[in-house]
Amino acid sequence: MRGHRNSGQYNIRVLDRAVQILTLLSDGQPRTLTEISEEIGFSNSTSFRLLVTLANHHLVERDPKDGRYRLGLRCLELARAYHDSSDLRRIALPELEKLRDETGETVHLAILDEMEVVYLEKLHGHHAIGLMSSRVGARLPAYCTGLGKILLAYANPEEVRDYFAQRELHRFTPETITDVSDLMHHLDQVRISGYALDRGEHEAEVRCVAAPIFDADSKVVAAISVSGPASRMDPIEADQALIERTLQVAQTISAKLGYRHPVSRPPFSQGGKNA
Amino acid sequence: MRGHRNSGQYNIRVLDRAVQILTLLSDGQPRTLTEISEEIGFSNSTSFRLLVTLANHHLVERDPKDGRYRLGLRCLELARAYHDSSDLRRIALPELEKLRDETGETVHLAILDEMEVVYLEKLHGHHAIGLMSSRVGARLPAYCTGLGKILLAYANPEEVRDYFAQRELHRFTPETITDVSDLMHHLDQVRISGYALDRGEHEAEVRCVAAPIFDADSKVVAAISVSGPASRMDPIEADQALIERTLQVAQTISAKLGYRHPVSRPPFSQGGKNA
DNA sequence: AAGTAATTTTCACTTAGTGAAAACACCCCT
DNA sequence: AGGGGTGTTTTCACTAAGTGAAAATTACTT
Repeated sequence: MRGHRNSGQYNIRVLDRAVQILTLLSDGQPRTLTEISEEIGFSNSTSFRLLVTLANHHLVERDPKDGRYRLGLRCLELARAYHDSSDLRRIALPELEKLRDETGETVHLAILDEMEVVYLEKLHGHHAIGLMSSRVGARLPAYCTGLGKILLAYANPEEVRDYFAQRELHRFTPETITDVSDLMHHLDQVRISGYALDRGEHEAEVRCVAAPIFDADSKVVAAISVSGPASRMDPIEADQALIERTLQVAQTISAKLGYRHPVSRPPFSQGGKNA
Repeated sequence: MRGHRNSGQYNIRVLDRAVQILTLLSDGQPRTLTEISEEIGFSNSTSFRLLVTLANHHLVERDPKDGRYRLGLRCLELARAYHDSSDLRRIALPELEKLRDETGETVHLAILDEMEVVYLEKLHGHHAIGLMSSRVGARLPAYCTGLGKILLAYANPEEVRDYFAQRELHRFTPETITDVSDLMHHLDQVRISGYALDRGEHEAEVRCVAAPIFDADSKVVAAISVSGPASRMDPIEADQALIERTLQVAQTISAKLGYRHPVSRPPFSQGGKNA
């Protein structure tokens, strides 16, 4: 309400601008100084000084060949540090490895952020071959993935409805839920059953089971999933053993996080981000 | 030479300070605002505003429980973007997967930065069990690892010598090279043979073969390695097949990067960072 | 070698970041 | 409960530090 787009009166403008540059470069397109200046609308002296400073810290690096800027090595190191400081990940990992080895399929750990799924960890199944190697840090729509649906199911329903009422639910496959009311009803079902299935709502040939992780406050802070190709996992709802096992592992992790009440219906909760 | 510790006259101070905070938090210790202020020496109003801004961008996040700050989700997403924009990684990955599947051992891709090794990619071998899941983004000393030695071997010898002359070569195991002259001679050998071995110089029970990746300018931009436990890989110098295969894969990747001259002794080169 | 585009430097202006200190919120302890 | 202590948020006056325009330089192109 103060400046133009300041989401807070304490924002430091230069810092915002620096992050704008990082965000711009996050699409993987390397850019020249002038391109950056024009695309964001800073004077090129400003962009220059921002880029020099960012480059000093290796947050961006400059291709010595064509002079274009792209994200720098420090980004990787920050992610490493982020991971190392995460209790959730440290506690979940050994269990996820077991789950991966038992099933041979790909196992994910993810959280909800701004109504989207972000992968924290991916363990590539031994059965799975040739897929992308690591999607850690990637964002996915929540309304059409197993992980997303289980996380949405335990989020604040009003916020969920409001959020999805305001945007198109893109139809990725014939199975995709594209109506907000349908989604909300589906999430009710998911919450009651305690797990979510993906029958190819995002990618037609993918099936997946997802289960929630609770913390000591009985809030859902993350979700895990086992996913694989339809060729091995269809129909997914028939594989009661896999569903049970996924839920078990989720409960083990929850317990290790201090969750003490495997009661029937824990209260709504946030993913930890938007409290 | 100008201000106090400004490595450039174009540095923007606030930005430097913001990065200082991120660096501080990179040890994984969550900290309270006052702790951060005291440790870095900013007034707490300054730290406050920096942290608020960083938090707005999810570069740090605040534990709603104890109010401590730690690195935020955006760090992960930046790393994802960094990866996606890396030609090297995209080109190398399929070859590394082959190498991993053939050997069953753990395969790494790494670069040299500030005379240290930074992992860009780690593919966990199927034989390997229970080790850490992902050390991507981690730093390792270069002088006592296979990846490090091959990268140092093709770096500027003077810079290498100067760097290591100024610091202790810590003895991790009885095999660790702790003398700078020994190191330099060893690097000569490595350069001549075209690959590096680790016979437990960093971790006693680890063996490893590493080979260099050349780009279109015949500069060494990265290295790959295959590593495993001494129980399977000792003595490593006897496993000529593994060495050959590692070199082959490295050459394949180099070729795909545009390297055209498998001549005997390519010129010295940087890892891309310190040119 | 001239011409054009991109980057780097300078410079005067004043915005916008700064630290001190005050106001406020939150525990913990008796 | 109350109250002292710790930690966070807000205010405020000051001027250092970031800003854009434009010039100087360098790097590409033809």
